Amino acid sequence: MDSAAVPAFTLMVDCNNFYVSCERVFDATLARRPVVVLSNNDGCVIARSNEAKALEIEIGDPVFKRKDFFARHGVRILSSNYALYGDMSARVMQVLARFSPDVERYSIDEAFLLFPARPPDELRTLAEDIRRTVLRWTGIPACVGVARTKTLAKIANRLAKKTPASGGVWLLDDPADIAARLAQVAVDDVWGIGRRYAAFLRGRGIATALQLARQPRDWVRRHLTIGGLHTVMELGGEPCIPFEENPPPARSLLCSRSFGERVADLGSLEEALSTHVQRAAEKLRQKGLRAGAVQAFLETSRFRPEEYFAHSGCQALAAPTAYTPELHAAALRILRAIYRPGHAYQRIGVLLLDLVPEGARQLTFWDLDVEQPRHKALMQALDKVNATYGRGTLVFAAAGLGPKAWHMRQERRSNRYTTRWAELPVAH
DNA sequence: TCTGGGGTCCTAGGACCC
DNA sequence: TCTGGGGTCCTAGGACCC
Repeated sequence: MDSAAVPAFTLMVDCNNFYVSCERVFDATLARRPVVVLSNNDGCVIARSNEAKALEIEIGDPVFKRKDFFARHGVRILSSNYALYGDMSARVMQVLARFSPDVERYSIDEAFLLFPARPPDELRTLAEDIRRTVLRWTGIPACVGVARTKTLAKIANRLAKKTPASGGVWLLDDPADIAARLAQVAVDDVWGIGRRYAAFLRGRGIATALQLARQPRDWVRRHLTIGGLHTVMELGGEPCIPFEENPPPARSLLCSRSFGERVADLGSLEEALSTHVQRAAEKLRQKGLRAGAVQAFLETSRFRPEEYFAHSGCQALAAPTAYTPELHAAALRILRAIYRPGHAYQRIGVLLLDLVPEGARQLTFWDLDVEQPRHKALMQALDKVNATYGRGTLVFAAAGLGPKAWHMRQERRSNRYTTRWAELPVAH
């Protein structure tokens, strides 16, 4: 990107308390009270309403430690409902696409929009318009940060969120003003600076975004690698993190879950892994990809470091495939090789690697492993049934039938309001 | 008793080759 | 007395993001 020749502004749109906001759109009783959304397995808090934040409930707080506290303060507790959040996300993105042809969907609740340079007043008006329209059309509140680089736009967004008087919009443009603001932003809150780097920087007396922006570049490059250098340059107003309108195809795909209860026996592990492989294969086909390699892994709880045990194995496939039985066979072979009895496992999963687009398949020398039309037809039929009647209508018997101890807990999930058709219970 | 899941990128170091 | 140097590929691990 040649930023000198084409001055441009990045608008960073970030939905407020996204998961909670989605739930509130469909349940008015959640308004104006503390609400938290839990992780898979109902394990810990992953989203909070402002009222919950005011109670100093933190992301990652384990539910079992705060149960009494939640009850005392009338906190509404919800299991996560990704079908709903994914659908609401798509609606928000559709609204954004009306404002600019250049939209980068950065995460489920965030997007960058690119605009040619224009006067500050106009930018502010535009940002306010976007915010208002998203709220009106989807019911989701959002904040908009505007600046010349993604990293500064992220900071502007944060300022908008933290400053009620901002009206949800913040523009960072004037250099002196930027410096003054960066001096008030903790280095931990800079996009690209995580826990480890923040601790490292603080140990060297670098505590604010402004101090970081003023470090010598070779020093930053040496200690924070190339990514850290880009962050520092962007804090200085030089765009160097590219705008990615069309994200490159996925390189890997992972499906894993923690168990509802600890699992020790190979049979249950096989069932769980089998379930994950089926989901992974389905996602793979949805994206029009094939996997060239399979990795399986299992681990005990990280919260018991003394007993922690983790193991994984990888296997290359003869040819890239999206055929569930083949992926399944590979994953189970790996599991049997890495399984060790005598551990209380907490989590298992499968990672599909070396993904290639469906069309880009190479013939193998023997021409034996080339996908057979029958396989493809079978997978299409399988996906169609599951899409129509709900995931899990057709499953491979290896995944086990009926409720299992290892299934994750999800006791407080809201209805899948927007995608309910696919989730209706099926009479078997 | 009870603590998420799904990604990307970068680097160092070893293997291997010429 | 004396043991090159450089390139590439792969992997594991560590950092980051949401």
